[in-house]
Amino acid sequence: MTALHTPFARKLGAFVALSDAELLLLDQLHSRRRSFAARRDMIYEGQVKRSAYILASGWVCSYKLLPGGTRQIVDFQVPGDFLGLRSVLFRTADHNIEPITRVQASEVQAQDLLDAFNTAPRLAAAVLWAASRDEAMVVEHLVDIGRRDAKQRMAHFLLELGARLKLVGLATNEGYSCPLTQYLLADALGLSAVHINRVLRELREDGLVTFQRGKVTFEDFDGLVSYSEFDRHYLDHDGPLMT
Amino acid sequence: MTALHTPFARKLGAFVALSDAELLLLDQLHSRRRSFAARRDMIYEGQVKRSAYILASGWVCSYKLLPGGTRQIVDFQVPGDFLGLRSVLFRTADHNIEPITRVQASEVQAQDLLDAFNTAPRLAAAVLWAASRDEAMVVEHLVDIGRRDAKQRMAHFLLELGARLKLVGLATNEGYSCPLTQYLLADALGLSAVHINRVLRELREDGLVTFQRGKVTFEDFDGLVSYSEFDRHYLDHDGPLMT
DNA sequence: ATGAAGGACTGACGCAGATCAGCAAGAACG
DNA sequence: CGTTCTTGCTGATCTGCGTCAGTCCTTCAT
Repeated sequence: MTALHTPFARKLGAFVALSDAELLLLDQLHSRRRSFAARRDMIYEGQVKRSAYILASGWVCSYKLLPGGTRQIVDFQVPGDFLGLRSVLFRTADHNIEPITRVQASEVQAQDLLDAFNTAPRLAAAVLWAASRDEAMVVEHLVDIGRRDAKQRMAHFLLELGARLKLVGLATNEGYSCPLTQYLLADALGLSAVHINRVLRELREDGLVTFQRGKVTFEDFDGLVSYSEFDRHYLDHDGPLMT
Repeated sequence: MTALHTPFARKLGAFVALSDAELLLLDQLHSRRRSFAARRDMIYEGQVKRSAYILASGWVCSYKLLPGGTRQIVDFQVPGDFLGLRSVLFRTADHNIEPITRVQASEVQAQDLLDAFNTAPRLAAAVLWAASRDEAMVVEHLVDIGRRDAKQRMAHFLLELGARLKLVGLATNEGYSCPLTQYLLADALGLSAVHINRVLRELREDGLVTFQRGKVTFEDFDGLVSYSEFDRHYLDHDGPLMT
């Protein structure tokens, strides 16, 4: 029995039951450790260098800028997440990636990844699974912004984040700690920071969730799930598909 | 010199320069031809059968339904597009796919695809490229809905569709024919059908585009591009990366 | 200790877009 | 041949959320 060292291994383990040899390979991917300061882009639109990262600690966001100066955050990444998979496989980084906190990440070069896939094909399946989950999340954000009002959207978002963090052991049904500011939430949810504030207050007054001083606390988890119509299906991988 | 028989081959050809042998393989993927009536789901959420399709003719849309009965259309697919790639690789169809017109499509089974990839690895790269472009489009839709107002959003959408259709020879800078109703546009752009109508009228009155009786006509292409801040970069594959 | 800067928070006001409630014209169907 | 459905189109009214213009509190730097 091998311990699951990294959040990444822990996450993939939810999809494939990993052997000791596979876990060892995963560890080896973590050799090129890098550290990044908050607010300094790790990857920017149009970048040539094709590198990807596995997040070990800290939070980052990927976003696109518009000519008007506004931006849309596409997603946040939390420990265990893979960044820039597309930009390794393909030529162009079409969005920016910025650390929100100080970040520890392992740089992964295309060749390392391909080598690992060759020795352990099941890892390839697991990584593709992770990529596919990421895409499903983007789709769900589209639905969020297109068809849910601000309050439901906020509720849905906080639950999704909770589910993702729980997978890597950083959340429980009680809550989690969360470094996102109201401005970041605004850019992600397609709202203004002012409105984010009001919506958070309403959710708090309804006794559903509290998000204060960097802590998200679920006051009434089930109530929140039903209020936001959260259906974890699009995230869920109810147990390993491959054992 | 081989003619590019299908829209699919034509599209992939924009990314890799295909050899005769590869073209032949592509043709073989088109053996299981199927036909679908409009408005009858081809793939539905939770479906077990894992099949994908290559669209030969007609239009389809992929969407998610919400408990309230509203829906969000995630994207439209046009001839040459691949449907349900994710649902072949993974276990679960997490969205519905519905034909908008009568549709001709080739069913592709996971095994066919893998076999083709084995004999012609460059095809794998091309298909992954197509998948990656689809994801980039979803991201751009997110930006659209999150940060552009209705009029810009509509303009941007019509231009994107034009660019995609041009790639398979179904559009020019003059315009294209388009079977989408105002209700479909509403579900895709996160607006009400009433507002779609008004926005289309405004764009017409501004002398930018006309969308009437199934025809999109660009009255002032460049004006529209600059008005919508359309930057084709996220779609663009400025010539084959692999020759 | 004293600014300076970032983040949370609030009230007043305005507007983009939703909703409601229709009409008209063509297509589809008995 | 009328009937029903679908799609396009319109005006009137309502509302969710943005914008503006702040205050207060907490770091952090000097």
